[in-house]
Amino acid sequence: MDSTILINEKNTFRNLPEDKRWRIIDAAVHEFARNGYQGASLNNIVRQLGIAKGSLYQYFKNKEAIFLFIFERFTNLVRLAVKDAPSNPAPDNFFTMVKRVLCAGIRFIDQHPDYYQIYLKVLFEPGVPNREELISQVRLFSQEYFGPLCQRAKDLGEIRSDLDDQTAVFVIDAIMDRFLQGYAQSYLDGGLGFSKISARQLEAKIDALIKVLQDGLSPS
Amino acid sequence: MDSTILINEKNTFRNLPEDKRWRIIDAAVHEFARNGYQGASLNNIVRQLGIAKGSLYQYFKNKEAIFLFIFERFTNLVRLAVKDAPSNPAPDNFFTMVKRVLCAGIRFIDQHPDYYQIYLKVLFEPGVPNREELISQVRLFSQEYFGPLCQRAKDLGEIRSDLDDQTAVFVIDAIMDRFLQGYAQSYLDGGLGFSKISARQLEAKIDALIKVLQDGLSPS
Amino acid sequence: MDSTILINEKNTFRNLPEDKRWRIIDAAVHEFARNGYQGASLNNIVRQLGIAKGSLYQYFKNKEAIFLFIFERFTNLVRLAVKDAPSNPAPDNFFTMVKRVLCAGIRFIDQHPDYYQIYLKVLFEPGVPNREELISQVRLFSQEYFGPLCQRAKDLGEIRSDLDDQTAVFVIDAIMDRFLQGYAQSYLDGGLGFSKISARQLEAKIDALIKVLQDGLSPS
Amino acid sequence: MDSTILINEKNTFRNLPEDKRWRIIDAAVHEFARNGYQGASLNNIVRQLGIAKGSLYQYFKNKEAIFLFIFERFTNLVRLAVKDAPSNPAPDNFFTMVKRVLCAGIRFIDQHPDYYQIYLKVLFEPGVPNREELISQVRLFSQEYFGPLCQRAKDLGEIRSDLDDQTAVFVIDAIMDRFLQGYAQSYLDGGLGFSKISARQLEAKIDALIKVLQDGLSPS
DNA sequence: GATGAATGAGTTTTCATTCAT
DNA sequence: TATGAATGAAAACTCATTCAT
Repeated sequence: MDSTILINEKNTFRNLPEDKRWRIIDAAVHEFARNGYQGASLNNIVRQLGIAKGSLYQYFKNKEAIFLFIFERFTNLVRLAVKDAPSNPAPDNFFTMVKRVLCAGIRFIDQHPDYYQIYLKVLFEPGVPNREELISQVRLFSQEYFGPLCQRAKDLGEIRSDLDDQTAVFVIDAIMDRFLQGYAQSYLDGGLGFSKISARQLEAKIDALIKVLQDGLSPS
Repeated sequence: MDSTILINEKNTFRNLPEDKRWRIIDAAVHEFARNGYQGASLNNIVRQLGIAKGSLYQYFKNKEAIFLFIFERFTNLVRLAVKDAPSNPAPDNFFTMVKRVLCAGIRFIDQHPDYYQIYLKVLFEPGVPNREELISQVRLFSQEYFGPLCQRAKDLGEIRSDLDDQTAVFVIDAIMDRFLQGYAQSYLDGGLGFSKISARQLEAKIDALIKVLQDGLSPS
Repeated sequence: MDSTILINEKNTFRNLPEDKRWRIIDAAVHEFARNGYQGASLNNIVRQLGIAKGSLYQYFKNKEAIFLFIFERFTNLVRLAVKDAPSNPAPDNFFTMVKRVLCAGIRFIDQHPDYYQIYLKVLFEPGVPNREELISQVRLFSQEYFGPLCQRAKDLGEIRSDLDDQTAVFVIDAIMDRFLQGYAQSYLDGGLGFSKISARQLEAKIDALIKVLQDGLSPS
Repeated sequence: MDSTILINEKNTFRNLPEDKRWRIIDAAVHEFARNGYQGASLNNIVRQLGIAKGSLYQYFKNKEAIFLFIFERFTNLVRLAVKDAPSNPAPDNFFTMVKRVLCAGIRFIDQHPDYYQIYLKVLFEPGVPNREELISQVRLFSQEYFGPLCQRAKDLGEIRSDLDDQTAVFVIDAIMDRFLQGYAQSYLDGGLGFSKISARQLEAKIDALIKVLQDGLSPS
């Protein structure tokens, strides 16, 4: 797990006073969030931090290492958010659990909007260092995570038995991703207009989505 | 159309020999597809074409004009694809029509993979010239296009009457978009692995999705 | 006199229909006036004219030739303006004649503002082809023109006999040039603010200047 | 002063070793003097200096910043020259003071010919960054500087009381400017040919001019 | 460990000029 | 004669990276 870190991060960075380390992380996250990988400028970062450009190169090998370090933090944050949230208290039902995960996603965006922006950028920006691997880290995680849950739900008769797991996971993942993207970028939401929505209205939207997920579009 | 504005005051590009024009378009499409708007390098384009840097600037005012020209071609292609496909012969049922649109999307990607890549890039790359306008031009699948169809389907009793249109459109759009993205970029699909799939298997996947869309995940 | 012309202008230009020739001249004058020599863009000229860039190169050898052709027109216009104006009717007095020349300058600027702008640009723009020669053509002309007049005025006792001609001409030329520059570019006038001045006020200014020229600044 | 703003957010240029700083300043002054603002090429500057293009951009934000930095040096030099020269020892008479200012101008040009060239370029080159502001900073000779002096001279009866100040200042300014321009650019002087003139002859010229300024051209 | 000056290839864009048609 | 596509050098500016202090 931590072996990757050693590649991206030098010991000098580890040894930094904690607040400085955080300032650097925040600045980098902000820059990558706004401009993507290629567009991000180390010049901007050091300018904002007021440190020397050379310093950055003593903490990290290069731009790529900084980015990978940041992205790994993102995946860890995601893991935490997803794992923690819905399991406690234990979910009584598959769909309420899906709802909890979705709400966890909302909370994640609220708490780490810049990290989520980075993720969105990575999704479609080529030239990102290990792009395919990074993406599949997140996506596979959802596969890994939802796969067993679906299996279990099938066993419990909570979802149809004639569905292959891939399809179920795919649909859940697609709807959640898109919903969160819409939440994050209001102009991407095709009219749902989350931005000015109340918490209550938001939950209503979520419930409607879950219901469709459960029962489909056609009348029963 | 209005494309004259996009090119140059003179018809320099239009007057080019047709094969050269195509070579240029292809090179530009390819470059934008690989690198997005900001990342695309006119240097790369001319290098690949083996023409002088100045030549490009006789055909187009600037990078933006090239991009908008390409994107307009894309929207035209989309318009064609969408118009042709699902309406002929008239769809007997809402869900078969959704399926047809999805298949039209597949065909589009097969025929114009680079253009689809450009679209994906635009979706998440800020700094694209008229980004929001461009996106809304293409989001035919969403509100404007599916909205009326959902309304009609509701009237005909093909989809549930207690659903608000927004939610219905949202779900359809999310699943279709994600499916097409996965089809276009195999590493994005989280394991579905379309790339090596047969046409028959592909259709099975689609049918499974449509079924979920229809009846949901839970057992009826 | 016309030998220079043959260098700058090709026969093709001579053979052009007169109105087209004028349109080209006007466009060139305008462009050089606004942007100086180096700053002027042949692209702009042909764009405004709606002719092909190659055409310009059939009328003139190159940018330099166009400019020299234009500038020669300017010197001719100056010669005409200065020679014609004050001699007819014969000036009764040296200083009234100076005044007439100054007024002729005002008229020249009113009639040919663009040509005067070109002159101003040339004065201080290096990189103008024959700059030094061109300037001295105009300046020497004033020397040639005012020199004999000063001589004659001295003989007639209209100006002091202890002055060398150079100094007299210098002072007259300096004041006239500066006055005209101020007239042409209000922000250069150091506060005189010609721009919103009436003809009557303008003449008052001129008379005041002439008076200083005559009697100096100190009380008699 | 405010020059920090002009350079760069960091003190990169200020921290340079002094001799290098001077080499850069000299090269920039030279380039701007020869070619004006727009015509100056940063490429030329770095080529002459033998440094990398990027280096210049670490010292200064952009071309404009370099130019403004240089011009600020110029205004400081002018301020020094003007303040020192004529007030010490106190001028006994208005016209001897004018002479002293003129001589100070001569000395300035002798010591800083390139800076004076830049000033001349600015006077007539549109497109210079803050042109009008820059000019007005330096036009000390005119209204602000000579205005009060003329007023005082009038009170003391040294110049005619029927003259409005504007005219007096205008004449002095015009003659001095032109004289200095002629001194700086021999080809501009219409034959006065300062270049090969002895100091003694130069002073004679000046005295002649001052005399005209005092008593005018006509015989008393 | 921290600095920040130096680098040079990279970017988009403009322009005068040529030349085949 | 007229055209306008082709050219390539030049412009201003940015950036990730290196390295001596």
